[in-house]
Amino acid sequence: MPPTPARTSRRAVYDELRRRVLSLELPPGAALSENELAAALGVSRTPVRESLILLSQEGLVQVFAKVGSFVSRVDPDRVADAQFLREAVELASLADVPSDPDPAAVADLRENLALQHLAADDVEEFFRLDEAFHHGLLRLAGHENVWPTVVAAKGHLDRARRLGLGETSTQVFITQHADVLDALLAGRREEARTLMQGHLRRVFADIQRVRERSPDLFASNAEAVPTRRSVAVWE
Amino acid sequence: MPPTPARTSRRAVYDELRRRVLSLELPPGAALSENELAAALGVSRTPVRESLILLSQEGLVQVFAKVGSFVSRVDPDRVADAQFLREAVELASLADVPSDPDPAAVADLRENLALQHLAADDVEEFFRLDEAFHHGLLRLAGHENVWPTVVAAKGHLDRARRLGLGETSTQVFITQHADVLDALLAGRREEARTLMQGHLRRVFADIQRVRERSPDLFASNAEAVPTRRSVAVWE
DNA sequence: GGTACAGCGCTTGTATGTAAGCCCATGACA
DNA sequence: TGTCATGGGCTTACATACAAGCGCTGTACC
Repeated sequence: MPPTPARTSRRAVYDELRRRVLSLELPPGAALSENELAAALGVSRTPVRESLILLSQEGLVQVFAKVGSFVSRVDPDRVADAQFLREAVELASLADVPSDPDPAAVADLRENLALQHLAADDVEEFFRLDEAFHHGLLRLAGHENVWPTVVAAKGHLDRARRLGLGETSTQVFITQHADVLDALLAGRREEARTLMQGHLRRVFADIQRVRERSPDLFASNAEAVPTRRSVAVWE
Repeated sequence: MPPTPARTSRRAVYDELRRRVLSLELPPGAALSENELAAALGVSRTPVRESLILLSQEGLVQVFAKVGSFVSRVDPDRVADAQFLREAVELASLADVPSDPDPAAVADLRENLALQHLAADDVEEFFRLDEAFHHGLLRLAGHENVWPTVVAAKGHLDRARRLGLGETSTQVFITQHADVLDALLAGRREEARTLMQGHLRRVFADIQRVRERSPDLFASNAEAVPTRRSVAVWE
């Protein structure tokens, strides 16, 4: 008997819109319209509008009164901020992992690693597993509930990562994941910390290269000029 | 010419509600009603409802479909999560402070410290200065934009702090602030880190004592039982 | 051809109406 | 006295109507 898990219409719209933005299915700069989205999703403007407001608070969309709503361009500053935040949190969490971590949580991580090998070529699935792996590491230290905050802050980082998917083979990341886990479970705290920092920064470095190739998707500075009808996506 | 600074009605309602929740003017457990709030604030239900949705995403209020909306009780787990998050971020930021920090930012911090002495007895003002001080420290490392994320996550922590205002003299905190800044500007990084950690944990320790005195304001576990009409506040 | 201006279409913001459901009080009944 | 059914009043979720304003586009004029 959960309190309010009600599968409300707003929740469905929010989840779907967020997924499409993060997957770049709705590309940075794309114009959104409450009316169009409502019609396409078969709901009224209300749940669509409320979802857009939530996404705008996360920084994933920008709403301009009486002008329009747009998917945010990837902001390099926000990417860097998210990188700093996640690195601070994940490294600090490693220090709080007990010497005898929860066996179930460890088993989940090992299984996740195995699945990563299988999904090495499926980018979408690999990203999902990658997220779960990092979340699982926080769980080892009992900090799993901090993950949602990190997730909410790193939307720009995630989009940049997807853009840079071809830069580094997923095999490299999988090996780094395994190395971090091994060092951690062997009690080599300092090594685990160093490995994790290297892993996170490698991801970050890829983004710089991507930016040179696809400058249109990035917002160079605070010039938030809305471009009407740049792209018509969705269905 | 800012893009969308439009002083919209929703923004005003959101700011006001958030302020009242964090200041405990709207105490944990208080019942909120879209209709009542709308009438009291002289607006329609729409901006009120949208504000409540935003606050619920921050965890400051809980909305139960077709039952009611309530100010969240202070959740000790969330307080601990926020403590971990802010400690991770603020300590990591200290490591990124350059050897020659921006003089203007340093001057702001020194002035802030002076004001803290003057406002030692004005709890509300001291809290404001305390927030600005910690925000300013992040600015020294160029991580000032991470502060909003920390702020959004530490609502429960802030309410708990206000409850524990009498536990420790503000003088103690002011001295700790000054010590951290002195060590940092003198280049004693490790000492600054240790002092900051001690400062943040002292604040946290106070909360435990408060909880024993005012258990009603805390949610012991996940029992999210809505209590109708517990308090009628707001003029 | 070039330029200024007016109007129209689209946008979001706000207000209001409708629907569905939970909680509690009231009253019948054993 | 205790217990169970039922209805009314309240809630939020969603749908719709109205208001206000930006920006493009066509047109008149030079």
